[in-house]
Amino acid sequence: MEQKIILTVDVVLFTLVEGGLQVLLLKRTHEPYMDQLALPGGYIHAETDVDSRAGARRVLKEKTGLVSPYLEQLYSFSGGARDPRGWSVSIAYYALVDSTVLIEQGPTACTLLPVDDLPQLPFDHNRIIAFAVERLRNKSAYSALPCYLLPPAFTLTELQKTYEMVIGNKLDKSAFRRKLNDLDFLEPVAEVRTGVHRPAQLYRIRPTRNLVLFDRLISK
Amino acid sequence: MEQKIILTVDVVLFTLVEGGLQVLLLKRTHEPYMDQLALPGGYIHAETDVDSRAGARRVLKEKTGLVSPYLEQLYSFSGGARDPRGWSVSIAYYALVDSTVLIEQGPTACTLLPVDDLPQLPFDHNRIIAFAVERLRNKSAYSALPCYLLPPAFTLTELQKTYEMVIGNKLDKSAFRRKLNDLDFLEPVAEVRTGVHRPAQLYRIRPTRNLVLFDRLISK
DNA sequence: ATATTTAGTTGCATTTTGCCACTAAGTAGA
DNA sequence: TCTACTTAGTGGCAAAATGCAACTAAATAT
Repeated sequence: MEQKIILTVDVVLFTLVEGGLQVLLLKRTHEPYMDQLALPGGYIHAETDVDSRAGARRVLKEKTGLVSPYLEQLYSFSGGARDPRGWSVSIAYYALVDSTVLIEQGPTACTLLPVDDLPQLPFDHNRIIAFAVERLRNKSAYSALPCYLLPPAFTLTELQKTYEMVIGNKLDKSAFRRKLNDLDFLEPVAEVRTGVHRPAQLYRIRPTRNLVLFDRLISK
Repeated sequence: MEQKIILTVDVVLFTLVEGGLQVLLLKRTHEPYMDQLALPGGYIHAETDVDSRAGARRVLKEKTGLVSPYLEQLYSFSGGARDPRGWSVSIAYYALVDSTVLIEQGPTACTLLPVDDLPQLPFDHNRIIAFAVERLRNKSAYSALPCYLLPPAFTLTELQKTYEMVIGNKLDKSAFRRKLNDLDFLEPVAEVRTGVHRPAQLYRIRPTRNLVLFDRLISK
């Protein structure tokens, strides 16, 4: 007893600009909801996608040209009400990307909108985005996740500002640096960022497969 | 362009006995892998299940007779290699239940096996269980999750032992109680547990919708 | 009464954190 | 080149949180 169930993947791609956290939306090229802004998504290709993660990566690449340094399965949204075509499942992923890469290598016709001020979107995409924002905010408070919103090398002040924008409160510079030092997941690179004032040491994430997790939330 | 993709839900039901964390397995009643031990699972019923969570709840109820106080979506496992019938998706859930309820109300023909010593199981069920164990262990270290492995009212010593068995290290009694006191998510009930020695106050989780999360891991 | 066992609390040294002031290294302008 | 300014980065210390151990409390059994 099997049923005709629609299976798609959707990707919530985040980036950070001066105004705050943004999500990438594209004009839909097919029915339903043709021409409306929505999350990049598409059908699973059973012949070519080894699993849903590969499908999400492919969809992101095909629709935006981007390869994200961080792609994680978010949740599977399902039910008979979320898609007019019938009972459906969307395996949703979220991805983080540096805004300069997005602007340089991203699609020409994409829209970046602030996550806290979105229009009404098709399907349950508002719910998916809200879910992804919550996950990103929660996980950022106890992990190295915000690093992936920055270019490969960044200064500690840039990283602190990124944490502050994502988790939504100010952090103390000295406590922040002490924590980074204890956690020891960053290493200096042989460059500094020069500006009009004192140059700042650049750092990168130590090459490691997994996301670094903390043993407590960063709060102040 | 749609494909014939198999969609199922599987449920990893945990309980805690003296020997440690156990997972419930059932003899499969259908092909493939008929008569082999596997996770309780089944097809989504698009006509009756409002979403995959309802499907998981229904499958658990139908196959084991149990209603869990805690049911959470774990992950969606997918690909062409995990099921001999073809490209498939399993939306996996995990659930926690008190062992006395399981023994009294659970199915007559079920098997409880320790999570650290499982035989080879069909599909990718070993992987699903490993994933669920990891989630449970990680999340237990910063949440009230282990409470759901106990009956509705329990003593603080019982709760401490539960945390210790799940996260795998000894905790200090006074630090543990201080933390519970600060977090304030338990309330005493009007009963004590009497044994051969000093009676112990019974507590329950304060009625709240959501799982209580801590701001740091409990470690010692 | 006393020994024993488990429940539950209290005190204190140690560690971690939040806060603030300080030094360092650059630019710009007088 | 001296001074003011800005951002980078560090150091010191009071306050808070934690780990550890000893203590009291309430039951049973002999």
